[in-house]
Amino acid sequence: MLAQEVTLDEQSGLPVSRVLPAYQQVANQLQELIMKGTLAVGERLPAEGEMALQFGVSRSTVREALRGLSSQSLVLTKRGVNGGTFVAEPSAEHVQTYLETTIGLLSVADVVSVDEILEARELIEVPSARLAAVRRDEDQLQRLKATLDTGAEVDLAADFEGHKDFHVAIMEASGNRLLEVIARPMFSVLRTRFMRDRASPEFGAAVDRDHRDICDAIAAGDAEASARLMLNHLGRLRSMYERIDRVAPAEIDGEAAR
Amino acid sequence: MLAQEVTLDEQSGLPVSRVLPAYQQVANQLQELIMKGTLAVGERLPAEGEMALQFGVSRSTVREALRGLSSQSLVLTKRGVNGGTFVAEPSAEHVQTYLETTIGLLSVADVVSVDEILEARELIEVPSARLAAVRRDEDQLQRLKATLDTGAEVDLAADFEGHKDFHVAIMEASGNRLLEVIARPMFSVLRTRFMRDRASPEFGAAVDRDHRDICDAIAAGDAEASARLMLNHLGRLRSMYERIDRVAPAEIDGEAAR
DNA sequence: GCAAGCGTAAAGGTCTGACACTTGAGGGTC
DNA sequence: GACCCTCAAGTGTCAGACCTTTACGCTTGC
Repeated sequence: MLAQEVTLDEQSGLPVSRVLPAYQQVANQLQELIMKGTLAVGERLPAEGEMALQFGVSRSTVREALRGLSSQSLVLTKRGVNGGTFVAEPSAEHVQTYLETTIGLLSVADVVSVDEILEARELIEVPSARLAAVRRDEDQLQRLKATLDTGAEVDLAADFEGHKDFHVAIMEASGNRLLEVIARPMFSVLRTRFMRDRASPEFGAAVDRDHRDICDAIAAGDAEASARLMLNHLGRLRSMYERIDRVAPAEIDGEAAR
Repeated sequence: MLAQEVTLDEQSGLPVSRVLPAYQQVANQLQELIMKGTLAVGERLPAEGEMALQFGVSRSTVREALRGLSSQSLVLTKRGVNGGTFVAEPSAEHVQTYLETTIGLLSVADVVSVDEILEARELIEVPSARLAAVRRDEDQLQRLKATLDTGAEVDLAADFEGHKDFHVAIMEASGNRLLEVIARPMFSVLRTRFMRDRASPEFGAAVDRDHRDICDAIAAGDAEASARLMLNHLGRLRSMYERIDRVAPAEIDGEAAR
């Protein structure tokens, strides 16, 4: 009976198959319940067998629906006694993980160019530095300083990691978690895409100097200087990424970004 | 045999169950193949039964894995002859849809406050307006103007939709698709959260005036004026959202955002 | 009385094998 | 040559069984 329900695709008049699979319908219904708040965060859904009865489908169908929801981090499942399926608590990490893989794919597929990522990063990080200068508390400042302490080591990969930490620390200090959620995956994508890290030693030194300057400005609470220095810093990074991208156009290269 | 593979959780020493379910392992392996590009976009995976053999698990297990991947828009399945599972082409829409639901959840769960969304919006939209003024082509300008043509009508919901279109058109004209992907879901969340739309008629008129002014500045190619006007405009919106939020604290209210 | 150990049952995880439904392709008919 | 029909590959769905995990509670022993 459930299989008869149809949901026509209203956007396109194209003959897209009109019958949604049962597992999809179940997933949709559950998702709606969760989004509407009918099912509260942390609440336990009925057991799989029970839901199968309620929806009038088999347990396998329910399970397929749940797999979809859980891979979107809408629910999580636990085994054992008192196990079951629970409405997951929304968390920034989930979103970040997802964005990381997705922006990565978009970038590899050339749906967005490296240039666009860098530009977006500038847009977000410059004002973040400004905010951080004003809002950072002592704790955050300490954590920011800690990311600079990697003075003499020259391990390329670890170096990149350290740089990422610096930028993440600033986003944290900006006091806007949404910005962090958005910007963080962008670092990761850039890192993955430029893992080779052909940067010269002098370049690394320049980056370190930039970081120190920015940190000082933030410590001093100088919003404008922080923003200005961050802008310069990102400009430097940008030219490096562009050079690398030109030298080693990796997989894709066909049509250059508009 | 597959069930014996273990993946210990390296981040936390906490006793998180160390055996990943088979469907999870299968999903992980497939995901990796896709991300690495071993499986090209559009390529067809083996039939479910075949994969079951290859992985040494049952077909149901493979299906559960596929459901997870498909709900992340990594693959899509078609039925019938020549049906099967295909590596999905990454698309901005998928990301937007996902972000919309997730940011919505984060907002409802108070992981990010409305204030943070508004602030992030400011950060992204103000520079976007600046970019749009410089980069927009004639086509984009026409589409932007078209969103203004809704002069006399006063349908509240449709009104909001029109406002959204205006802002989306600007993001498009900014020439940075990543910004669009990020900002668009934020509108949607705000819209959903303030569906009631208690805005007074005068307020709507002021918004319309703002939009026209911004549009003019973009048409004139005046980057700084565009940015300035957008900043003012968002400030106006912000104060409205804040007023609404204060008057009708809806579901949540407990601990105010830090 | 309390701590350690064991059993148990609820719930998810996995398997098997069967059948239904969808849909393009190829062949047959007019 | 256009239309229809059949077929087969592959996904969708089901039923029912058994395995595995794990917290709770009972028993046992000190």
